[in-house]
Amino acid sequence: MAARRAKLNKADRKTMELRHLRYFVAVAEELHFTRAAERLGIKQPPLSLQIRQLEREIGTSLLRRETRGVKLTETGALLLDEARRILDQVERTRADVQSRARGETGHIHLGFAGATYVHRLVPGIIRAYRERYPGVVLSPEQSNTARLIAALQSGEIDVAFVRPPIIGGEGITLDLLIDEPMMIVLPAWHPHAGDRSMPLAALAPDTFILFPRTIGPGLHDAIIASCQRAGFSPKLGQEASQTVSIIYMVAAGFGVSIVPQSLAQIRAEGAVYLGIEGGAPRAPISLAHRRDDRSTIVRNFVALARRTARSSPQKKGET
Amino acid sequence: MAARRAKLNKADRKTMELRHLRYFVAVAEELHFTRAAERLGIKQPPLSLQIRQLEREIGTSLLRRETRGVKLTETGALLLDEARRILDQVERTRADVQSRARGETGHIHLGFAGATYVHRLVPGIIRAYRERYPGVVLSPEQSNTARLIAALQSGEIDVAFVRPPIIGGEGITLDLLIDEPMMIVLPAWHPHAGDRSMPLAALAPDTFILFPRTIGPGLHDAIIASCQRAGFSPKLGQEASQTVSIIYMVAAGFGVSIVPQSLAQIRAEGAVYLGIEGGAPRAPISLAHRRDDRSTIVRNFVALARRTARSSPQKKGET
DNA sequence: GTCTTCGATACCTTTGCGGTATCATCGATG
DNA sequence: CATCGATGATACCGCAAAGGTATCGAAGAC
Repeated sequence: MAARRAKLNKADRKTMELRHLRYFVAVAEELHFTRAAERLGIKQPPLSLQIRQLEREIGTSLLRRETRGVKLTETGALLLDEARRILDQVERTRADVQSRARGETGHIHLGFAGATYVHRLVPGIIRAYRERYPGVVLSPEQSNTARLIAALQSGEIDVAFVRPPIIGGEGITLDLLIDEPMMIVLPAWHPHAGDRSMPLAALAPDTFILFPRTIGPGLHDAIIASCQRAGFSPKLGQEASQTVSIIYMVAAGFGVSIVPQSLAQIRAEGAVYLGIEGGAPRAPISLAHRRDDRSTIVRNFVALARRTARSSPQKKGET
Repeated sequence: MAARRAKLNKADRKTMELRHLRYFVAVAEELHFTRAAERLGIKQPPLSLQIRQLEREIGTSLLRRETRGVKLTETGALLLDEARRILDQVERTRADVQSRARGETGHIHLGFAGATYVHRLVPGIIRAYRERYPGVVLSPEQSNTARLIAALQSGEIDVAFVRPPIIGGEGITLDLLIDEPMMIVLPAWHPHAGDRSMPLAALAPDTFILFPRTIGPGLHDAIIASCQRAGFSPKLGQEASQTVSIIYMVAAGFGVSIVPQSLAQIRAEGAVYLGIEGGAPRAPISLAHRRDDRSTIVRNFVALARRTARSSPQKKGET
């Protein structure tokens, strides 16, 4: 009820509002109430009233009314300065918040599993995003799928390019971006090195170089399963911690391997790539993000990644 | 008329006001509409309304309403920061302007004519003012009465301790602060040097050291007039540009002089001070300021100077 | 399930912003 | 010197919108 107000009615001066500052700046700039009122789209009497309210609220006169227009008092000049600063800051804040809301400003932490960043679509997505949202700072981080999913869940990162399937991905949404076939990598001295492709079964005698299953179960399992479908269990030799280093280990003669097709762009001397006849294992790349992440930045990133993946001509491997 | 508003009624969202920011900060801090409303002294529904207005105005949601209170969105957190900053700045501005209006902050340029600063009341006034208004920066300037009056009129300085009378003082108000008698200064070898006082007439044979009339017409004329009243025209010798240096020139034997009593505190070896029998010339000090100067700082300074002068026990010279 | 909490909705009251008409003041002008 | 014109102040009105009351509805808690 109005009792509270009524009780304080003497001391109860309205608090300062931006309106008062906007009006004051107009008057201080025009040095003329009527012109200032026009500029503000109001009439002179309410403007005079608002200015007097402001003066009462601050407790000092800000303008000296003279017959020909008005002049700023010393304190008025001080307030003019400060009022401009405040109004500027308000405008800047509005713009900042809006830009943030549109996802055009801010940070996003990206994760890349294994050598996902080697597939041309991945840097393509990054490039497209940077162009579209130049105000967003991207912080990349390289790791493996399992760790990235955990980092996603803990909020350390916001989106990640991972190799599905994932385990323990509660609250994580995956978007399949890429599903490339794998290829065989052979050392140059291998009997099949001159072929364009070969059946997996022909690798039964060879030693396989893979990364430990723990850091890349998706590809690992796909490879083992394919070999078994081809009728043999691969002989596992040296392990590699980085997908890319597998290529160089093959080139160095440690054995053979099977890698995502996109790795074939790494032309290491002494290593050759062959297509797989009769059903190559697939190497999918998915984009992962927290399902409940409302951040416009993240949503924009995911949307743009999907769009880019969909419109990008998938390099045809075999089925 | 209302046509303008009606025409734009769709795009016509109310501009942001400080109220919206104050309300938003309260909600963001409480994370609870009802509690925030209580804190603000309003009820919950109008608060919800104002917040929704703010969200519409900015074009993004700032709070996520959940069953148990609310949570800040990312943009909400950004706005909270900025809103606090803005509200702080508004408060600081209000305080600054008020302090300035009370004359507790700012600058004042002071002028001192000749050796007025030697009279103990003058530094006394400065000290009292500094104590009372520690936020005001004082810029002192030493010159002569005529130049100070001109500087006052041109706005270079705001108040000045001068030796009246002044000429061409349009728009200048003078407040008589001090009216001290003058004293004779003799070199120690002078026949009268041992006396406590002497009549002016006894100096008729001596050579007088004065400053040029142009830079201190007030004192100069008072001295000449007194001599003439005593029945002789002083023999003028060496001129001194600074009042204080007169003392040392007397001590060095260049002649005798007549100086304001306050100068007697300068105890130069070889110079002695004597009272003047039978009507000493007076050496007044006035405070000058622009009559139309509305600055509270200046008014405060003048008022404090007057008060200090009035309450200070005037050292009794002779009439 | 039922209860409680808390924001949203609906609707009413009151404040105060902005509009119109007019006055008062003061410098300019003939 | 009287008049005029420019400009801010005053008086008063209407309506938009801030704020209040009552109630609803959704979602945990028990």
